[in-house]
Amino acid sequence: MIEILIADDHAMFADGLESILEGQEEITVKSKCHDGNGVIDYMADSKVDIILLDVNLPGMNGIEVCKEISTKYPDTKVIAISMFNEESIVTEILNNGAKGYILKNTGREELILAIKKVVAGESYFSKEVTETIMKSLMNQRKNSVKSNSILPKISRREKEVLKLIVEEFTTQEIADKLFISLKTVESHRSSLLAKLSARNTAGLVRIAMENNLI
Amino acid sequence: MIEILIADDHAMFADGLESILEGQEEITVKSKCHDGNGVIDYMADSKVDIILLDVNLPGMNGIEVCKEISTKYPDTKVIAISMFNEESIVTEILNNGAKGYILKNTGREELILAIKKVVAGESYFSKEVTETIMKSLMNQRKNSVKSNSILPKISRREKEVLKLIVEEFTTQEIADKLFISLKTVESHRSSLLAKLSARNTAGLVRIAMENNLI
DNA sequence: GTTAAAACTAGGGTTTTCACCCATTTATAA
DNA sequence: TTATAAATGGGTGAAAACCCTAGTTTTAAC
Repeated sequence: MIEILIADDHAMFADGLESILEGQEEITVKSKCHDGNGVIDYMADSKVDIILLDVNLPGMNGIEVCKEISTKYPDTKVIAISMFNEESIVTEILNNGAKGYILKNTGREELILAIKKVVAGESYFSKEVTETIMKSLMNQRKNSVKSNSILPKISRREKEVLKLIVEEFTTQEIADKLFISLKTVESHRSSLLAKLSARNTAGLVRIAMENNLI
Repeated sequence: MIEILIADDHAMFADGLESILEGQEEITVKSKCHDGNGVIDYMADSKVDIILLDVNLPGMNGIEVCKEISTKYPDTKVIAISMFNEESIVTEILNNGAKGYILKNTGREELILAIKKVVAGESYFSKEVTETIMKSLMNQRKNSVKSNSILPKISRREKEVLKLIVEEFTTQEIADKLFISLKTVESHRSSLLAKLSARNTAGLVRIAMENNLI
């Protein structure tokens, strides 16, 4: 039996969800909350398998609720529900532990499918949401490929040094690891600074990670 | 008119693609290649709008070809074609500039849709490929959420300082920007080192970027 | 097969960061 | 109310990073 908590401040919508789910014999709606704190309070006493969580909740918003639930109760999975298919919101709540994201115009069958998938340990997104994520993913790649192309070649030794710098080793430690002089490592650092047009270690690490040349 | 180059070492498959596409009056198959170098040579003389590129090509493999084409001829879009729906391959070729990825069991209509989408500047992926990407995306998030949870709270001022450190400003410059003393900034740096358990600036930047707290 | 460019090596001198030590004032939470 | 954390600032000294120069070796190009 899949136990569910519904969190939505629009009573009518929450009731609608409940009546849809009551038709399913393997699903029970344990309770309904109308704000973020209600969810936190409910979880302090009882547990459920799935929380259907409206992103725009009064008081404590959905993203904060999701973060707290995901860290405190990792066995409870959150499916975010929203009117909006905005990339920033989707990304934000997924980064905070939501296992699914469906839009409010989602049909009965899709909702039940989403719940079953998430219970099975998978994730589920509405078709439109998937498109949004993929679009933003491709934009990221476009940018990273662009910046990649202007990067000059980093030599084998320089790459070794860079890797160790990112791993927080000091110049002396790197010298010992590579069996070369402190001064040689400093030399490689200088070349790296010039090639990557960085001003200091911070820049080296940032550029190394942005272009993952580690 | 959309001009296409087909690159696949299985002649029969390449011919099949060609005959499918010949039925479309807005599409012309300009040529077919059977290895990676053939693609590079062809592009040196003529240009096309789309390359349907098999990932597993003899000689120069599809990923290298894709990288070279995407950087040299950004107007030519690459759609990767493969038998396999493996996350590592998909990620690799997308990172090297492919605009689409379809499986070899893709039907006629879907192939044509993919071509039209990519020509229009969008990207296209088979349903199965999309699922694979989303799955790996969620695994990444799962890991990053895990590591996030052990991070202590960074205060507002510390976050400001951290952001400027990542942007390659020196302590003195940060002090000037925030209208506070050099010593205060050093104080914040120390707190950051302790809280994020980093040894030096490199660690601060790495952790800041890994957990994107910028 | 010479030549030029890049890579790898390293020393001297300067600037920045870091590690301790400390203190005051102001929010925030228990 | 009483700690606890945040934000501010100071001094000293060591360690690390950075800048400039320069020799040898390897690689690439002509």
